[in-house]
Amino acid sequence: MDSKYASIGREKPKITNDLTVKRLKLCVNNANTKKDKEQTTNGATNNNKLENNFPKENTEDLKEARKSLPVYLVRTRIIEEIKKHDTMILIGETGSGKTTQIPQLIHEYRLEGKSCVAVTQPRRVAAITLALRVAAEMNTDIGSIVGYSVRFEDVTSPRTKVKYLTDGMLLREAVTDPLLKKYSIIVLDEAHERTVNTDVLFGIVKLAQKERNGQKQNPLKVIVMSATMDVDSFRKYYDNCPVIYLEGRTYPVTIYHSKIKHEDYQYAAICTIFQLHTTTPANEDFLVFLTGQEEIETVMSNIKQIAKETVGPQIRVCPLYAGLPAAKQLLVWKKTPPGMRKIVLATNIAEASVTIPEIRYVIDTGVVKERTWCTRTGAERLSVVPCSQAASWQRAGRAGRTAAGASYRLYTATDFKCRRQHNIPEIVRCPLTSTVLMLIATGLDPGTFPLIDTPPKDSIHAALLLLKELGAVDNESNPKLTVLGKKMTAFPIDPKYAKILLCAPEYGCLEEALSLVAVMSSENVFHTPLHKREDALKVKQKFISPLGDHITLLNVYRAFCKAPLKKQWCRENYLNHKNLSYAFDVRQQLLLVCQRLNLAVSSCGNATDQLLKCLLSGLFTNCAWSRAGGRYVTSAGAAASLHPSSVLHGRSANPALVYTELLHTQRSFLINVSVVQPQWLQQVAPEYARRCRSNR
DNA sequence: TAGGGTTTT
Repeated sequence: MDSKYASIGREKPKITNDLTVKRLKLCVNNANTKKDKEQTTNGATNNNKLENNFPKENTEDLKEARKSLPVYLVRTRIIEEIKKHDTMILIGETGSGKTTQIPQLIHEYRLEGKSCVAVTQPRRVAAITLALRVAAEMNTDIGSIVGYSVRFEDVTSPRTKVKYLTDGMLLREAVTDPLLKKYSIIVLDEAHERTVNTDVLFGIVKLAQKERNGQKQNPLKVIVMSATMDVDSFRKYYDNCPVIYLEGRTYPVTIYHSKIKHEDYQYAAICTIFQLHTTTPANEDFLVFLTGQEEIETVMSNIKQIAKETVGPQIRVCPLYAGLPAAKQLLVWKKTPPGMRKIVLATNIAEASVTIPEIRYVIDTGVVKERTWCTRTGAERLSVVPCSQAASWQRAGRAGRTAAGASYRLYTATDFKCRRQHNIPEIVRCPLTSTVLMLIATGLDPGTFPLIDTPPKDSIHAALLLLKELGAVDNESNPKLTVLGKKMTAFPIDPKYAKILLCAPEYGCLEEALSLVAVMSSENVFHTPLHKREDALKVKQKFISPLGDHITLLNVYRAFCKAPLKKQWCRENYLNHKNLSYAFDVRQQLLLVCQRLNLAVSSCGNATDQLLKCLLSGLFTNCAWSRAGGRYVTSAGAAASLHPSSVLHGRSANPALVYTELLHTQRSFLINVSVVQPQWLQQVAPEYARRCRSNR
């Protein structure tokens, strides 16, 4: 189609192994009806409440749809395998129906016995929609035989036999019941995503299974399900358990690689967009993978500009990234009128989290923003890096959901071959404070806990050190939970934030601390579009506190609670309604935990000093001291500047600050910062203050 | 002095 590209035809990720695995060969024609689609995500938003649209479909239609799924044809074989083995890996491509059908099959054959089968998902929307779908297919009410459990919502009953839940929920359950005795079969789905939660669950179920099966009572079966996956390492981890492959059912996607190396992938993307735009029918939509909000906004305005001067069909450009308000995200799913092309500019949110129908062409820049972490300074780094081969395949797959499509990779085939096969598992590159605390609370030793990929040693050590400093554990070498630590595990938030809440009664500010911690536990509540920065900044003025971002956030949250028309109010104030609503739900949940722990919920009124001292009692490791030229240095000795989004940015320097986050992009920035009195540190964390004095 | 990918409890 284009001389810039070399066609390679349809390629599939090759699963190379010389293992003796069972391979179930399936030959099924391509899907051709909409109802056949595996509905794993509802796409639009992360709203807490989702309507169950599935029962409106005719039950007979649903039955027919089930029968046409690849997994249905080999159901008896699969059941036999599950009966025979305690652990099994099941590789099923998109459209195989594994996630909706296997749990149903298990129940139809009553393999779960008197207890229940759990199916985990990394994302809550997926857990909810899958449960709704399966309940509809089984012609039963949600919450009876089929249920789901996600944060803020438990739709299950004692009758529930098939339970979809997020990885995070099952991990929480493991703290109080490490053997997970409620379940006879646990299905860990989307294993290839390798989130921290899934990786930790692998170990938890492995240990639980060993213990339960050793006792020969109430044995546990484990099924690991995934798209393409690093089979060798998984299989080794699970003691050479059998692997079963299920063929998928999607449309073919032709892969094109660039013949030349592009210096500027944004420019290359725009060129490719317009070459395709002028040569393909208008009803065929594009999906372009970019790295972030700013890039998306830049490319968007470029496209709009060029479109004015180019002949061809009309264009609607739709941005899509997590921080985009839900109402604007919805445009992505809105059909364009005939003769108009939709071009979706998305971050990797469109790789797995949401599904956009009708995409025919994927333009893959081959880059992704990845977060890594420096154990020494606690700084997080966001850098643009080449994505893995697995991510490229995932991106390409987005073009083959409803018809045959193509993926244009803006990098060469050689480049592709040199890339790592899989993403680096999150557990290897993230702070592990919460995870380590959770493991200790579950009675497990973080030093010997079995993980597929081991995090760097200093990463676990840094977590233990911080937990010791927070007073959650008694020592670092053989850590035992303290009374405070035990209370901290009751809160589903970062241990530092839990410490803030637990200290709040001392400062008489739990009311305020709850609101502040709830907002800090949510995503950014400010939405600042590139071209409306000045407007957004202007309306932000009324919330600003000279004491810094934390009190400003508190002001925003309070105003949000008082606003009668919240959505409209958020729109007018450049605030993210979804994230503020989420903070509201989190606050309610945290309040319940506080009440259970008999913490006195009182307000400090206008005594903001009290609240800031309280904040410091959890964040005392996050102090920065003023240096010449508006620069700061953190307790760990890292040089950093105020992030331009801070309300303190551009104001006169303060001797001491507390910050929520240290982020390294082009430079190191302190994000969400407040003014504190230097002597407070001595008061709230004397031991720590003594140790880090050298850096001041 | 200038800018935060994506999830989850």
